[in-house]
Amino acid sequence: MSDLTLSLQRLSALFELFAREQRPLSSAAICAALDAPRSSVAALLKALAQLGWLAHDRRAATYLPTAKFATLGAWVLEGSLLPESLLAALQELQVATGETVSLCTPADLGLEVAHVIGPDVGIRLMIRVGVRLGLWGTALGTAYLTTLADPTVRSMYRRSEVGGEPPRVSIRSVMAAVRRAREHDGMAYAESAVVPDVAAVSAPLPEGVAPRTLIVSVGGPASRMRANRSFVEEELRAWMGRLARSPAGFRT
Amino acid sequence: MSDLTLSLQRLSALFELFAREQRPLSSAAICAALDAPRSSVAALLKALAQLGWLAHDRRAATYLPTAKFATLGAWVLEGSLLPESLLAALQELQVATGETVSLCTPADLGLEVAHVIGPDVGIRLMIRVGVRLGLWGTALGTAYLTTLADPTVRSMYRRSEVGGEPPRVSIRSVMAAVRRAREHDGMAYAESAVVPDVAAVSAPLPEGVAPRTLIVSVGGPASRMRANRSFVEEELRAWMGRLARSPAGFRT
DNA sequence: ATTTAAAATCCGTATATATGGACTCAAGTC
DNA sequence: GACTTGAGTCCATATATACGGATTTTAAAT
Repeated sequence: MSDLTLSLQRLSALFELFAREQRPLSSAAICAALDAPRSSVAALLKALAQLGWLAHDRRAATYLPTAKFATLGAWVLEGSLLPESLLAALQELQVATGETVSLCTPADLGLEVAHVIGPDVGIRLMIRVGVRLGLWGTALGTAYLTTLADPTVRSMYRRSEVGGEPPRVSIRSVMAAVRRAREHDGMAYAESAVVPDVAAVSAPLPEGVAPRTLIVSVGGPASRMRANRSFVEEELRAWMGRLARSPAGFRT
Repeated sequence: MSDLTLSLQRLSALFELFAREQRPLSSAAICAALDAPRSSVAALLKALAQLGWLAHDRRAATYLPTAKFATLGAWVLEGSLLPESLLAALQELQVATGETVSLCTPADLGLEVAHVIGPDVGIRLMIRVGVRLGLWGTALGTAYLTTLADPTVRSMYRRSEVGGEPPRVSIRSVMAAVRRAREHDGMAYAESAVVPDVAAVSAPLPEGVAPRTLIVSVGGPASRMRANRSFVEEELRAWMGRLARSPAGFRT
């Protein structure tokens, strides 16, 4: 939890600063925000400008991330990793359930939101692409864990205890939830695990649908989800059945 | 042209590798592609994973840029820097001219494409957001240079000669084109300067429309543009007039 | 459970980077 | 025209990183 190279930390802080400000920033403003010496920041900015990650406006003496930098990562969001057919299918699932449907992918000791589709109007769960969610006690997490071997799960739990945020639930209850989910096609249900008053049903996608492990999740207000739980679960189960049977597109 | 920090070069190479491959890559594959030692790459990957820029799939032992990384730069493309009103206006211009309309912003000794709108069908100029275009001899470049003082232009020309790609046109002809453009509201015309058989009319946007200098450009096949040149120029002139008069949105 | 590749980690050393301070340069003020 | 302010550069040196090789861990195959 510590040997982040110094320069990388600063680099990350720099781009997060820009993401917050969303406007051109002067060298001085950046120094102040990062609490770093002038000369070091100047060298970093110069190097980034040469790389083409930052544009330098000499007149205004400001810097701004370039479109080149933006496009460097943009493909991750474009669904080049998520086949069209899958996105269309997700849309169906959203309409069928009326709740927010999201797709997550493993990211270290957590899951990262890769795609979200929700109703345009009314009360719904909002969630941003890129957000990290916990593995332990969440519907998403449990669904993901069903795809792993028990010893692997235990070892990940141990790494969580040491590495980052300590799990809020015991390994016993995690394993119990995983076993329960395994008996229901990997489907897991949880309330208020990620956000208070939100409940979700999640399940891992059949392998081969996409080049990485994906967890689909249907989430909404806890009261509504509780009332509709069996309906949502049936819709999700049926949807996954269709997905597994379809000749479905995969990519590389 | 040289003191790019070593690690930054490697970082850039890494993300460009991912942008090319657009799929999860193993540590070994990355080592091979970057031609770098295992332990160094391992350290870099580990640090990036801790930062949350790369997701590490322990089972497959692969890495993939995260949505977090993607969103870090995505706002640049979202038009948070380009007011809605301007995007709508660009759309109008596209429809009026029937050609591809693009917006560029200065980036070091060049111009970077920030936004593109073009016809959906038929023969048209294609251009990708993020691409860098030259300043010297292009319609875009000439239009931008009209916004600068002559000595500034000369000094930039000298820096170009030394720094990067040597200009393909003389400073004399550049200055002549700039002077000509200044007499036409900054509008410049050029053929085959960026891409063979492509012609474009460009002009700088009135200040205050956006938080940075922007150059608008109407481009298409040289033959068609040549035939329609005065029509396109009139449309562009009228459009800019409307833009300058409109209460138009600016942001910070 | 045992085996076996591959990946990740560890370590001492060579090398590159970060830092603070002094200097140059340009733009704007009085 | 002298003065002020902020940005960018240059330099010597303390510090952090990159490297290659050996070791340990991991996960999958037997």
